[in-house]
Parts: sequence; C-alpha cells; structure tokens
Amino acid sequence: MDYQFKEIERKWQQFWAGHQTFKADNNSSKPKYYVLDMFPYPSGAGLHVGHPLGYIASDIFARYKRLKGFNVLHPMGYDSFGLPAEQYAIQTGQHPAITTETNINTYRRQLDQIGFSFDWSREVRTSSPDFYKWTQWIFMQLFNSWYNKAADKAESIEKLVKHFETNGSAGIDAVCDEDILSFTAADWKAMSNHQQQEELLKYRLTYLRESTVNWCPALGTVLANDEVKDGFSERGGYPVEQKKMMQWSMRITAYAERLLQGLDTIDWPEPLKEMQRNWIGKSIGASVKFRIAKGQMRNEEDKNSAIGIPASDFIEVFTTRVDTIFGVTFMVIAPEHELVPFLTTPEQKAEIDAYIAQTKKKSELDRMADAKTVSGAFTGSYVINPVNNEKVPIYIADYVLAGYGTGAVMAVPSGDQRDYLFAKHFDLPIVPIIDIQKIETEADPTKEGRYINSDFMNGLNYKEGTAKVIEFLEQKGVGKAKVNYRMRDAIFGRQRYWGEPVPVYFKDDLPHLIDEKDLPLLLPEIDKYLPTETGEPPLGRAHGWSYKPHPNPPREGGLPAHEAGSYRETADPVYYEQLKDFSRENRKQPTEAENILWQLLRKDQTGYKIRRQHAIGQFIADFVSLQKGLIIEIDGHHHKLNKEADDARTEILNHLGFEVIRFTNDEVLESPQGTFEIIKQKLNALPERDKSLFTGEAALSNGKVSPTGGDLEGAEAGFEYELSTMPGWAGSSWYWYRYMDAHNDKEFASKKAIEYWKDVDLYIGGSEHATGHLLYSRFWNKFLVDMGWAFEEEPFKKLINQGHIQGISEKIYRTRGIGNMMWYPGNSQPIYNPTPDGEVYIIFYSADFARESSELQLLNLPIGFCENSKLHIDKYLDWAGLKIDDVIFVTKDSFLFKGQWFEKNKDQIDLSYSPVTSNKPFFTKPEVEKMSKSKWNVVNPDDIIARHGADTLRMYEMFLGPLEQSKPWNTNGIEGVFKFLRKFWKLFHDDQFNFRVSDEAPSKAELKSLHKIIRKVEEDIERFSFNTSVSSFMIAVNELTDLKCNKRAILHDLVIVLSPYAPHISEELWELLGNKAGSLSYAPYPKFNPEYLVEDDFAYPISINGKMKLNLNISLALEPADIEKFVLESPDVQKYLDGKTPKKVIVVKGRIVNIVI
RNA sequence: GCUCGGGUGGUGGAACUGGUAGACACGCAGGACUUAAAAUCCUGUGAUCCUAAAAGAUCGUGCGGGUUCGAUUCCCGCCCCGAGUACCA
Repeated sequence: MDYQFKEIERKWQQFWAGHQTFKADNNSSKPKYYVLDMFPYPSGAGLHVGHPLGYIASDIFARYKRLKGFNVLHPMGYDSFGLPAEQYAIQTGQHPAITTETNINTYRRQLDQIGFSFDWSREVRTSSPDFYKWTQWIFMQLFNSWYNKAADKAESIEKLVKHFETNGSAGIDAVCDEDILSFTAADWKAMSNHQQQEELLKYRLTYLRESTVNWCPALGTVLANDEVKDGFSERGGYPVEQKKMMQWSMRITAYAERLLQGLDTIDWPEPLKEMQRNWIGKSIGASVKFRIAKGQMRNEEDKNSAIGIPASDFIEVFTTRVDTIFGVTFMVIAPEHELVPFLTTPEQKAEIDAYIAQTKKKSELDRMADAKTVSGAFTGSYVINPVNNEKVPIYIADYVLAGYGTGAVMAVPSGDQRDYLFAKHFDLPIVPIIDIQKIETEADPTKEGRYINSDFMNGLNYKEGTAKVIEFLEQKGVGKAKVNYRMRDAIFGRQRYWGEPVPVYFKDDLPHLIDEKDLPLLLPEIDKYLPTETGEPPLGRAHGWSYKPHPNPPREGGLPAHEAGSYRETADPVYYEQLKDFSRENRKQPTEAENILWQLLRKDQTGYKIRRQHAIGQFIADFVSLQKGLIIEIDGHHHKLNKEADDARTEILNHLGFEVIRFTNDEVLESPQGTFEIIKQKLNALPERDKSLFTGEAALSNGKVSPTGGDLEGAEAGFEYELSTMPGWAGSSWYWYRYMDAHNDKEFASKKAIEYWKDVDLYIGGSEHATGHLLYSRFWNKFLVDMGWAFEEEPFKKLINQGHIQGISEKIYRTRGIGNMMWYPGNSQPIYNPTPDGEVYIIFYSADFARESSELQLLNLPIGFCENSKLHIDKYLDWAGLKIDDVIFVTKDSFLFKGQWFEKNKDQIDLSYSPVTSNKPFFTKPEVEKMSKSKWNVVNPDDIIARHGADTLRMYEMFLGPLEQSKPWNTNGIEGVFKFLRKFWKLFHDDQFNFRVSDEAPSKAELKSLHKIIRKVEEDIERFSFNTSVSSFMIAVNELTDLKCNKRAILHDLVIVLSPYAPHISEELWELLGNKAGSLSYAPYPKFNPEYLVEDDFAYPISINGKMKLNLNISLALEPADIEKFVLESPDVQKYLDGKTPKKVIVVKGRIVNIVI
C-alpha cells in the first residue's frame, strides 16, 4: 500500500493515548527535562495554523530529549478563565463554563490529531475548582506576607506583628505604602484590632488601594488596559472613562530589583529581556527636597479651610542628573500634584484652574499628539534651591506625569530639551553649567566637560561633581541618592464574573481571608453576567454570596438535605434554556455506550422514567431519574484523566440532591446488562423524592449553592464576600508547578515533586506575554521561593519566542464609477482615481484552505460583525480619503454580499463575477496581518491534516522558516514536504508497495548519508533550527533513494532520527521493521560516528584574487606547502596565471586556496 | 524620538566562529511515461553579455564607504520594513 497517512496517524494516536506512552514519571533515575508550552486560552475559533507552531517545536524537542534518555515532562492545559467567554455569555446568556468546555473539546480534538506527545494525565484548567483552589491559596499567602528589605525577601506577616509588639515600627525596612505610621510597641498594643489591621494592610503583598480603572459604561464593565485602544474599547469601540475604585493590588514593586537582576541569569531572547528591563524602568539618580518659599503658600491664610493642611512644606523631586542642580531655573509639577491647590496664589488661580480644566479634557490621544507643543501655567509660588538658596518659580505642566517619580521635576533648561522649550516659551532663564555646553538653539545634555556657574562644583567632572553634590545634599538632609523604578504595583482584580473569586470577605470594612479549609471558594451562579443595577461587579448578583467563617462539619457519607430547592435553582432562565438546547443536540448524537444503555433504560424497563441528556443545574446529566434523584454518568476515556473535575461536579450534583453513579464507556460496552442491573438495584434502593422539588416552581431567589459547600445560612452571618474576581494572569502565574503534581489535593504541588522537576528547562511561547505573564510569573515564583515552597529563583531557564504566523487578508476596493480603479497584480500600491461620489468597499477573504469554510462562516455572520469590521476599515478610509457605506465579503471566486448596500443592489449584482481575473472596477490589495477570527483570514489546521496528514503539517510548519520569525501563512511548499514523506515511505517498500528491507551490510556512501543526518539533526535541534533539519532530511532521503538503499541497518537509525518530526510514519515503519510497537518513543538516539564522514580528498575551490574560478581535487593529507605546489602546477591554474608569478598564495587546509596575482 | 529585530533569486528560505552565495523546497520551462489527465520520474532555472555548442566574461546578498588575500558575515554613515515603547525627569 502507498503511504496511507490517515490510517497510520489514527492508529498511532490511539496507541499513544491508550498506552499512556508519554506519561511522565515523578520518580525516575533519568535526568529530568521539562518542556513547557504557553497554554492556550480556548477561544471559540479553535486552533488556527499559527497556534501549533510553537507546540510542534516543543514537541520535537520533547521527543528528541526522550530519545536522548531524559525523563521528559511535556504537559498541556488551558488558561480557561477570560473575557471572550464572558463577553459571549453577556450576549447570549450562555454560561461561560459551557462555552469554555465546548471550546476546550474543540482544542483537544485539534491538538490530538497533530500527534503531540503531551502527558494529558497532568492536564490543568485554570477555571477548574481544583486548580483555582490553589490560585486562591497563593493569594492568601501573599496577603499574609510582607517584604522585608533588610532580608531582601518576603516574610510572614506574623513576624511583622511580633516586631511591632516588641519594638514598634522602629527598625522595620519594608516595601509598603507611603503613609505608614510611626509607633512604639506600646502604641501598637494600644491600637484597636481594626487600627492594627488597617496598618498591616499597608505592608501586605496583596493589599487594597484606590486605583483608577477603565470603566466602559456602554459595556457596563471594567476593561483591562490591553482591551482599551486609544480611549475606546477594543470590542465594540465604545468610549472608556477613568474611574477610581478600591482595588486589590500586588506589591510586585517589592521584587523590582530581583526581577531585574534575574534577567542576567536566564537564557531568554534579548529583545524580551529588554522589554522587561524597560518595563521595570530602573533609573539611578537622587531625590531632592526643595523647600517652598515662605510667605508664598496660601495655607498661611487657609490653614483651617476645607481643603486642609498640605502634607509638607517642601516639594520632592527625582532626578537622574542631580549634578545639574545649579542649572535649575524653575520647577514644574504635574497638574494633578497634591500641593497645587496650596501653591496657587489668588492672582494665578484663574490661570491654573483653566489649565487644569484643559488638561482634564484632553484624552490620552490628544496629549500624545500635543507632545511637542509647550503648555503650562505659573502657580505664583516659589521654591528655594537648596544648593544656592535661589528662589525659583513653580509651574504646572502636563509634560510632567503624576504617576512617575514624585510628579515633580527640577527644570534644568540648559540640559533637558523639554525644560529648554518650556523656558523659551515662558521666557525663563537658561543657565549653562558645563564649560563645553552649546545651548544657543537647544539643550545640551552632555556629561563631558567641567562644571561652571556651580559654586563648589566648579571645575569638577561629571563623576566628581555628582558625588560631591549628593554628599552636600545628604549633609543638609535635603536629598539622597535614590533608585527609582517605573514599574507600578499590579492591579489584581477585575469587576468581572469569569475569573477566580477572591477568597476574602469583609467585616467592619476590613478584608479578611476565608478559612483555608473552605477553599476552593467556588464561583457562584448568577442570573446575568453584567454588573448589578447599583454598579457592583457581577458577583453582586449572586444570592447567598456571603461567608460564614465556620461552616458545617463535613458531611458524613450520606446525602445532603434534599430540601435545598429545585434542581433548576442554579440556572437562570436564559441559561437554562440554552442548556436544554444543548441537551437536545446531544440526544441526537449519542455515543455507542449511551445508545446501548438507553435501549435498556427506556420504555420503563427499570420501572422508573429515565430521561437522557437532561439539564440539571449547570450540567447536562447523561441519564437521570428525577423521581429517585439518581444521575447516571457514562464517562469517556477523557473523563478518566479528569477525575478531580468529575468529583467536583458530583459534589455539586450531590448538593442539589442527586445521587450520582458513574460508569466508564468500556464498562457499559463490555457488559450492558450488568450495568443495567446495577442501575436498577440502585433505583430500587433509593427513596422516592418529593415531587415538588422537581416542578421547577421553586423561586430562583430561594438561594443558591453556598460556596462553603452546602450551607445556606451564610447570608445570615452577614459578612460580604469580595465581589471582584482575579485578573487573567492569576492562574498562569504558577501553573507550571501544578503540572508537576496535578492531582495533589493537599498542596499546590508536593515538595518532592517540585524538588524533582525544579524549573522549566525550555519554555516556548509568544513575545506578547513579555511584560504580562512572564513578569508576573517570575514575581510569584520568587515569592514561592521566599516562602520555601519552590527552589529556583527563576522559573523558566530557557525561553524561545515562536514567531507569529500571519494571515493574508485580501482587501478589495471598489468605486461606484466604472473603470476608474484598476488592480494590477504585483503593484504594491493600488492605482486609484476616486469618482466625485466615490465610495469604497472593503472585503476580507481568507486564502487557501480556509476558503470554503469561511464562505460558510460568512453566511452565518454573527451580529456585530459588521460593526467590528468597520473599526478595522476606518484606517483604510483615512488612507483613501473616502467614506464607506458598506462592507462586502468575498472569496476568490464569488462575492457574498451582506448589509444595506447589498439589499439595495442585489438585483444588479453579477454573483459569478470574479474580482481577481476581471478588469471590472475592483481592485484588491493583499495585506499581511495577524491571523484572527475577526479578520476572516484564519487558516485551520484540520483542512491541512485532512489533505496531507499531521506529519506533513508538523514538518511543513517547521520548514516554513526559522521558528522565531514571523511569517505569513501560505501552503505553497506543502507538496514538497508531503512528497518527501512518500519518498521516505518508499525507501522501505518495493514498487508494488510491499514492505521490503535488506539485511545486507550498508555501503560507505549509505553510512555517510546516515551519519550526516544524525549529526545535523542533533546540532539543529539543540539550536532550535528546525527548518534546516527538514531540508537535511530531504537531502538524506534523496541520497538514499539515489543509492536505492533499503538496508535495515540504515533505515532503523533513520526512523529514530526522523521520529521527533514525523512521529506517526516513523512509528509505523518502526513496527514494520520488526520492533515492539510504541518502543520508538524511548529508543536510544543513534550515536554519531565521525569516521563515516572522513574524506580522503577534497575539491578545493581555487580563487584568483578572491574570485572562485575552479575546483581541484586534492588529498586532504597534503600540507599547505604541497597543496600550493600542486595547485600552481596544475594546467588549469596555469591558464589563469598567464605566465605571471603570483604575488601571494593563501592556503587554508580543507577550505580554500586563493592566489593573488 | 528611543530600544530591539530584519532587508539574500519569481517565492519561502540555506550559508557553523570571514573561506565555493543561492542548500532544500515551491513556482516556472522543457522532456519521459500515459488515449488523456492525475501521479511519478528526468533536465534546466540569479541577472547580463558572448558562443553553433562546449566553454567563457562581467555584475550580483538594501545603499555608500572602509578593513582583509578574501566580506551576506566585521567596522563607519545612510535608506527602507517589522516589533516594542514613549513627554520617565
């Protein structure tokens, strides 16, 4: 048989799953190797060809490491909390858990068919309670910790309390809020518990603080920074406002220095490290206090006014050029600076107020656009320069940012360009302070030269001067050397539903952690995924969402009380309807086991009415008897690997008053009758249920499942839970530890497991996580290390950024006038002559394989699509200077019209028209951009696999180019890879496709080919150059085909070498070669023997004056002098010499001969 | 503006620390096998010039210089593309 990839791939994928071939062992004498992929968010669009790029690379690496004798941990999971599912829920009412589950199933199916060697027994989902239990737990540990600067690590808050009790606040050097109190031990003891807790909150690593959030009134939610583009929501394009809220924050700034230093110890791409360095933004300089000139502050008369008393009588600035302090001629503070009201004199009040009003109006966008125009206002007050006691005026200006440093700068116009422009604008003096400064037209920030006009610094150089002035300021007590970081503490909360609940409740306005044994704090069911009418987060809708600190003792075996309410209680009506739709669909497609069992359970053969695929609470039960309250679940293979999740589900169903029995698919298939008997017995044994429970009449407000596991009296305790949920990065900040010990219900991962696996040896993922996930993960990791639960200061030793596979969007433009717009293939710019009433239509279509499926998708456009696209289109309107009145969707061969324009014009449209070949007035412009569902340029791997198989997809994705490089997707070369695999298959078969290998001893040439590839693949994999290995495989197979080699000795090793890249075909041939099925994954990688590559002679390239002219075969044994002699005597070379004597001859042994004439 | 990448045939891309530029594929052209098509196989394929042909010559890795026997690779200046970031004191 010819190469039958479909059967082969199915066969081996089943084999690997069935035999758990890639299950990693936590106890192994082999050296460990941890290969990790950034786990995906399971979006509704499924995988596109860009996703697997990194997974394929890591899989090749993992498989290669197994061959090299490592115990490899190569897991996969889902970052399954997130916004899209929630947004979808808001629109459709479908529970995010359902969307997520559906999407995960799609992902899993798609991943499975690519043949990854993941250890699925360790799968994690951040949205599953047994995972987020530990996310919540780590949050609690952070809450219970503070950062001791003296020890340079996080420590338990109890230790801090002890210190306060014995020494008060003296001697504590902590990373904390600025407004901490100074107190003695006696003061501390005198404080109320409430006061003490308030004080401690200023030290905790997670703490509450008032922060600004992006509030989108139209969507009714808070948005993350990356969901806001230019002041509008990315989704929908609605305006976003800044709103102040109490928010949970993480004191990541405590780790700024360690996060920065750690970068030097890890093998990450330089650009990525650079991004983190910039984000942390360390600058070394000094802080200086400028005393406010007496008599200038309004507070002299306003002391008892409503505004209150200013916090200080000086303004502190941060500067990186404290050496230029003698050049200070004015000071600028941010318009938002807290002292502005006190500094503004009555004469200046109008001007200042006007300026502040103007600033407030400006959006971020305007502010950026105005960057070059100078604006500001004088407060009327002055500060005293501490080095020369000169009085300098204080201005406000929006070029000074309230959020950086102290929100105030000392202006040195001679050295800083912005200060220079400001001084020119307001006619302020510019004083040169360095002898070589040239400041006629612009500021000169030089550090060279000697100081002038600088009193005690005159004549010194930069280094001396800086030291001297800091010494002077420190002596006077008005300044000191200081390191400033740009990084801010991270906001750790979103006013959203689909995230981890924060395990905190409020009592007397103070946050308290819930009891650790009440974890996980389950996400409650709510009726709508929107904020409450009073503007509280969605969790505010949950009934009974309050905490009783000491819940009921654990249940003893039996069922919980049945009186809890209707089994429909946890579902809101919309969602419940949705579930019912799902179950109807499910009923149409029963699995084999379900079907067999249904034949037995239907028709009242049990004596009870059994329903199948019935919606219960938030789940769909496979079979249920409502009368007896029994649920029968049939678990597929996949479920076995997710026992924890099933247990959680069982528990919830139990709580709703149902008993759950489970059978596996295999059990049912093996013994349907036996299964039936068990069910029947169970039904008979159970008591009759109270019918009123199942009428669904029970009011929805009757109370929901309490997060504490069965106790509905929590509401009475009256302690309200925190209503925000954790941000998207919470779960991903520690998940790699969970893979080490994925089913541990005592710890997030056992110490033993963490000691064994330690850290991630190779991490592959996109660079878009540079300043998010990758920074937060390092932060949490350092915290876990500080607390002694993890052991490696850096979690990801080596990191590779895979490039993005981009999509090609073909955009088609059209005028209403005929013939004045043309498209020329190959022209990078379309030629465009707009008509007076010119209108343009922009169309997206997907290239290649996605075409057919896109067409179908296009016909079922979701509402909101047009709106979404219009945002995208706006850019082109600007470019073309046109207005749009509609959007057309098109594929290569036909148009699909949608929208008003189509409705108006459909009679006149020739639907057979092809824009690509026609010279009608359309033109297209292909554009490379991110592959994304919203751009309709997604190419799906399923199509490729159907046509050419997973092995071809794997090799082709690698063959496309260097892993780290972004590239547009095209399938131009895929035939070449497919042909290669067929050629490889044919090496093992005769012309009739009978398997035929020879046991003859291999020839020298064959061994040479083999050992070349053995070495090449080793080298390439170690440096992540997968594309070049694919080329080398092709060369090797071409060579062996030419040699007609079907020798077992060669092919055996070749199969091993190829197997990481094309595992399915390799496994099949491995088995055909007579090896034990499945043993290939752990076969030893062949040993490279350099002897086979040794050559006797070499075709030396001979260059004349550096230009290659000819090759001469010369023995490699010859030394340079002999080579030179041989070459010069050669008649071919003589011809070039033309009787002249060469000036010089360069001979590099084994490389080249160059003759200079 | 700043920081970091990157510019090599018609295309994707090779070329290890300076040593035969264009590996390997795709595409294209021609041929073989076929009634035909598909599949497969063979040959050619950077540009220009020259030759009946063989052979040969010149130019070629964004542009301009430099170092070197020799530069895609190293150095200086510039242009273009991509990514990140931005009034950061």
